[in-house]
Amino acid sequence: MIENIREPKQQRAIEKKEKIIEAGFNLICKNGYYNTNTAEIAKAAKVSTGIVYQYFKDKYDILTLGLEKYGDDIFFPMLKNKNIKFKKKDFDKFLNQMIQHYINNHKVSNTAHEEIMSMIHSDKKIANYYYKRELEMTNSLKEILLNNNFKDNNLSEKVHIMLGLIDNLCHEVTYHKHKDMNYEIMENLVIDNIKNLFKNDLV
Amino acid sequence: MIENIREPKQQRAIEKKEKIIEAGFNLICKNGYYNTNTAEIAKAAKVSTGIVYQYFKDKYDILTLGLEKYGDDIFFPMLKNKNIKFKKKDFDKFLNQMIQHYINNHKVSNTAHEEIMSMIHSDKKIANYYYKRELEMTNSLKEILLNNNFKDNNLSEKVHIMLGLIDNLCHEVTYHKHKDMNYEIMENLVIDNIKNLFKNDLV
Amino acid sequence: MIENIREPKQQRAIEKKEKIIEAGFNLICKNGYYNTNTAEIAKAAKVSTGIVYQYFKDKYDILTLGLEKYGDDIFFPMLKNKNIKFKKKDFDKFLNQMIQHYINNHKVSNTAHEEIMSMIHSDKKIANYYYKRELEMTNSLKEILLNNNFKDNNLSEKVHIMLGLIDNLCHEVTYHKHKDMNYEIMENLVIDNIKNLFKNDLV
Amino acid sequence: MIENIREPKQQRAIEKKEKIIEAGFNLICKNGYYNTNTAEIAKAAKVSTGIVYQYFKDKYDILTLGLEKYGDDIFFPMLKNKNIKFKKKDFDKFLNQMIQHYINNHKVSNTAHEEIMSMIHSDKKIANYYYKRELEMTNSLKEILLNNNFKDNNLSEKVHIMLGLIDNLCHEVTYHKHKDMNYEIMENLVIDNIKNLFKNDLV
DNA sequence: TATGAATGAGTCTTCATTCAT
DNA sequence: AATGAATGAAGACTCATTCAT
Repeated sequence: MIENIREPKQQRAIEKKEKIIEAGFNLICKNGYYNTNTAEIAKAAKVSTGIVYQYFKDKYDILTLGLEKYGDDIFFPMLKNKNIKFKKKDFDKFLNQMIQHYINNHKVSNTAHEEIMSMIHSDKKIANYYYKRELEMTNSLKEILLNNNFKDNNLSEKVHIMLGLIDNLCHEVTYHKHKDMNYEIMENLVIDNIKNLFKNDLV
Repeated sequence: MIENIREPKQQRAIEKKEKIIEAGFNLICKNGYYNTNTAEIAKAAKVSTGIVYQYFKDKYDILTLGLEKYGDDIFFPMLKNKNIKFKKKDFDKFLNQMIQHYINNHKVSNTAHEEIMSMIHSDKKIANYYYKRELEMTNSLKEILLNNNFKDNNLSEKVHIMLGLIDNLCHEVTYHKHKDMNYEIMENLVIDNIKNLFKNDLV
Repeated sequence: MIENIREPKQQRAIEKKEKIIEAGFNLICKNGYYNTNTAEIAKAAKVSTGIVYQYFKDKYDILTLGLEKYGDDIFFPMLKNKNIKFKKKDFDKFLNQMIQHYINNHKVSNTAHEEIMSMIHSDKKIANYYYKRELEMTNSLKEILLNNNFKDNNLSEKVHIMLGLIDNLCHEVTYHKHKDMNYEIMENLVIDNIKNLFKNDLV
Repeated sequence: MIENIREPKQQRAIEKKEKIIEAGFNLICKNGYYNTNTAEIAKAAKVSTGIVYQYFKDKYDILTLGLEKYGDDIFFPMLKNKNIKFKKKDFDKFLNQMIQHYINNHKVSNTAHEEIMSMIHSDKKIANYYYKRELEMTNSLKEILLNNNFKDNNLSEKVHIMLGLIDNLCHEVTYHKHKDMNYEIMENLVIDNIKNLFKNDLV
């Protein structure tokens, strides 16, 4: 069996490939991997079904490439700017901004989040991608904190806990799972907790 | 049209139904819902394919009934004993025990966890089940704390955060996502954080 | 293979068999042969599914026995009284009564009619039954006419045509296929036609 | 969800679609709707099972489209020429020709006739098709008669009766249900009867 | 490159019939 | 004689992937 996935070199072909990824990833995020078929993807990408298999090994390939292409924007938008500076007394403010950023991001593409989170739990490769990026995110945040003169004292663990707290809060706010919770109070508690985590680390 | 889901009355039939649920739920948890077919389920349950549809509306039904039957044990084992008493100074110990319990539980059936977590993210009904139970769990824990003289001061929010912290820790410990983390330190940080949450609520 | 259809001798057993025939034939007439399953039949007859196969070779057997038992009442109620006498001048009246009788009969069990007519066209055995009875009916009517001093002059053919005319009229009246037809006029035309058929045969 | 019934555009595809209709309709007419499965249809059309569902919504769709395509030829061949002219004294001859035409037509595809007649009695949609065409046929015949200077005096009812007489005769001739009937006599009686129907309408 | 028609294995589900009790 | 649980073959339909053009 020869390897017949071509890496497109012409501009038009590249665009076509990206269109398929975009359309496919969107559909999968909206309706789920098993509820999206290649014909739909091709149609959405305004492309024939046959061509899909010239650019992609299989349906799964579309998903993973889509994740690579769009995943960062959706899940780890914070990865981008590592040069944030804040004053010690504004740690609160920094946290608040971070949380808002996170929440907004979730709100924008919450079906994508759901579907990908779903696959993380059942697909090793997707999980791998996610955990790798999560680690990058942790490192990125560590860097930011170090740049702002935090002590490197179990920083990995603390950052991980911190991100968990934020993610949990953010999830609650986005999906309103528990009707009787006060999000403002929750956010304050979370911020207070994070500050507690780092109480001895701000120089 | 005849009603064709039979509620089995004979002992043998009841056992068979349970066997199908067990086998089906196991397979689904192991391989995923879409990668498990009814023939496999029937075979695993040592039963003909036909009989499956006498006890269950469809394949999905097996999953939900399995969840109802095994879900509590897998996800919310703590729901059972609400009459825990501990002394103020032993809050640490209580937390530590709770965390160990959680972790062990995760370890025992981590594929089940993964698959169900997966479906929570893509299936409304499963999500519903989960969130309802999670709420029960929150309430149960609230009750325990109130019984141990904690103040009712934004208790829902605090318990939610607390459970999030534990869950996050536990997830990390079970799946070793990030190789270079020190779980003992993490646990201590988590416990410290939880204590911080309730710092003004222990009478 | 031994012949294991038992001819029930005990009263209770006979009743049970008849109940199955009744229930089965009713359901089949109402919903169609292929849309009626044995479980439904058994349930309607308040009998277990297993027992059905002690009295009947198969599902088809229920249908044919039902036809034998109820068919005459439904399709050929006129078979019963062959001793009708009428005066020459009352031939009209006789025809009118016959037509009314026919129409009422159709109206009472028109779904049965439909389903059986359907099977006549696709099932040789049912067709056979039907044509045999139709012949009996023709003969019976011939006899009546002969008893009333009609000449035996191509009587079979005439009676067949006559029955066709009545059946056609009756079908139209029962199912209202063509909205803009005046049934009274049709009936009069049919009667006139039948009288024309026999114009030279009334002695 | 993607629209998955394709209207084929390429010549080959169109031919294939027609081949499926033809093969499917033939099999259904020969063996009955419930005794024909999609695999057989595909095989008869020399096509894979999958392709069937690209051209047809479901098995039933094949039947109805087959009916649309072949139904007129089989059931209502007379619909085509409405410009028949005959002289008053040749009404006999016109009727005779019509009857022969009808009979030949029945003979050619009598299994199709049977199966479709069967479905008319059990399937609303098929019945609808049939009755609509029957009405067209009635109207067409009315037109012919009016064009030949027949009076419009309860013409609908008369034509309906006339067609019933012909159909009945034709059915008898085709299926030989009653062995001892003389078809020539029957035909003469039918023609005489029809003439009687219109006795006052020939200007 | 590109099309979209074609393939056929795979899936869920039904149901007439048989079997253990 | 009776029950109703059990069987398993068969059927309609789907869809990732390949092929002819």
